[in-house]
Amino acid sequence: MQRASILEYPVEKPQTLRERIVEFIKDSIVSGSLRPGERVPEQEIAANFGISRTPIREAFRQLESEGFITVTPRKGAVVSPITDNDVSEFYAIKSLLEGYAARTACPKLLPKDLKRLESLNAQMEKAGARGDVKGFFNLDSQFHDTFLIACGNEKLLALVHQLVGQFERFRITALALPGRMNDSVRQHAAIVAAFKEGDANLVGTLVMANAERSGGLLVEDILKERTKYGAH
Amino acid sequence: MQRASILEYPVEKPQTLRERIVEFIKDSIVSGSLRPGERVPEQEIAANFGISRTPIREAFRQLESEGFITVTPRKGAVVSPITDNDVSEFYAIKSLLEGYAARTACPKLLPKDLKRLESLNAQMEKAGARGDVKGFFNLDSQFHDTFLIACGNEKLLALVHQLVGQFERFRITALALPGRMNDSVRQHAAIVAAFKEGDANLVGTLVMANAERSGGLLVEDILKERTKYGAH
DNA sequence: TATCTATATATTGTATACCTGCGAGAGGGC
DNA sequence: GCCCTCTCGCAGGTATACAATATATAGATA
Repeated sequence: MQRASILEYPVEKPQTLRERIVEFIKDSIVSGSLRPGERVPEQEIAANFGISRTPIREAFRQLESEGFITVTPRKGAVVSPITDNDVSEFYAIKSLLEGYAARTACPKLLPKDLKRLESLNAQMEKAGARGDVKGFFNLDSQFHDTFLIACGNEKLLALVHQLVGQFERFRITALALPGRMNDSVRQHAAIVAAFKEGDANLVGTLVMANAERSGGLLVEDILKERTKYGAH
Repeated sequence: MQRASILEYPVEKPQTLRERIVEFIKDSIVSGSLRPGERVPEQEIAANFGISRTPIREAFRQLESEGFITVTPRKGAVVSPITDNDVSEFYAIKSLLEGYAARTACPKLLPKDLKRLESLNAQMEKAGARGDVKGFFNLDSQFHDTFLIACGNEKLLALVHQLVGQFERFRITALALPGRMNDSVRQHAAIVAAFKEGDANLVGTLVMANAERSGGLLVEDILKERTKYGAH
C-alpha cells in the first residue's frame, strides 16, 4: 500500500469514501500490489489516505462479501488466497453459466449483435498481434457480455460479473500465456459462425469449451510454476 | 421491526454485534416481517436494540452485497423488492447449477449417500402428509445439499447457498402450493432411482425439471395473486 | 390558488474516542 | 534449561459526536 491522497484517486463515479476505498482495494488486489495472504490493516490505510477507520471498515464488509478479503473477528483482514483449485472451480462455473447464456441468447441475437461480435473479434485479433493483453482482455469481456446480456437473465449477468471480477487477475494471466490470444480468436470465430447458423447447442458447447480451455491452461501453468519454485 | 433485546436474540454462534444484526435482519426479511420496499432506518434499529449505529451500518454493507437490501447514498436502505421476473431468473440459475452438480456428483455418490437420499425423501413424504412445510423445506435443502456437496465444487455449493438464502421465502411459498410437496416427493424418487442407475444425464435432467417445476408453479401463483388483487 | 423558495428537520456519512479481546514477550517457578 | 503465567501493547469492535445532504413543510409571491 503506497501513500496516496484519496482526493485524487477516483476521477469518476464513486461518491462516498467507502465506495472509493472499495474500488481502490479491488484495484490493488487485482493488479497484484496487494498479494494474497497479505494483511490489510485498517489503521495503515486510514493513515495513508488521511481518513478515519469508519469508511474503511464498511468497505471491508463489502469486500468480504464479494470474496476479496477474509476477515477474522479480533484478528483482522487478509487478502483472500486463491488456490489452483479455486481457479479450476471458477472456470467450471463460468463455463456452465456462459454456456447457458449463449444457448439462450442464440435465437435472440439481432443482426447488430452479430456484427458487434465479429467486430470485437477482429479487434481482438489485432490486439493479440501487438501483444496488448489488457486491450484484448477488455474486448474479450465485451464479447462475452454481448450474449450474456442478450440471454435476458439479468441475475445471471450480475452473477457472472461478480465472479469474473474476483478472478480478473487470473483471467489476464491466462490470456498472457503463449499463443492463448490467437487460440481464443479462433474459438471466437467458431462461436460467431455457430451463432450465425443459429445452432444453439453448438454455440453453448463452443462457449463452454472456450472457458474450459482457458481454465485448463491456467491451472496447468499454476501447477508448473509451483513445481518450479518448490511446494507452496 | 419490533422491540427486542439484542442480548437475548441469538442463542448461538454469532460473536459480534454486526453478525447478530445481519442474522436478525435476514430472518426478518425471510419471515416477511420486513417487507420488500420497506425502509430500514439505522436509527430505529439502533434504538430498538439499544446499540449504536456503527455495527448496523456494517451489517447493511454485508446485506447489500448479498442482495437483501438496496442502499442509496444519503437516502438510506430499503428491503430489495423481488419481482416475478427475479423469481423466474433465480429458478433458471438454480436449475442450471444444481443440474450440473447432480450430473457431476452421479458417479461420485457413495452407497451411504444413496441411503441418505432415500431416507430424506421418506421423511419428506411424512412431512408432506402432515402438511409440515417448514420441516419439508429443511429436508429438501438437505436432499439437494447431498449432491451439491458430492459434486466436489465448493464454490458452486457456496454460490447456490447464497442464492437460495436470498429466495428462501419464495421457496417455502412454492412448497406450500397445493400438491407441490407430494409432487416433489415423486420427482425426488425418480432422481434417486436415476442416481442408482448411474445415469448422470438423466439425473441432471430430472434435477433441472424439479427446479423448473417449482419455479414455474410459483411464478404462475404470483401472477395469479397479482391479478386477483389488481396491478402492482 | 398554485408554484417556487427558503428554512427546518430527519437521516445518513464521517471522525474521534473508548472498550475489549488476543498475542507477544518478560519474568518467575519447577 | 524449559515451561508456565502474567502483563503489556496492539488491533479490531463499539459508542458517541459532528458534518453534510435530502426531504418536508411553511411562507411568500405571482
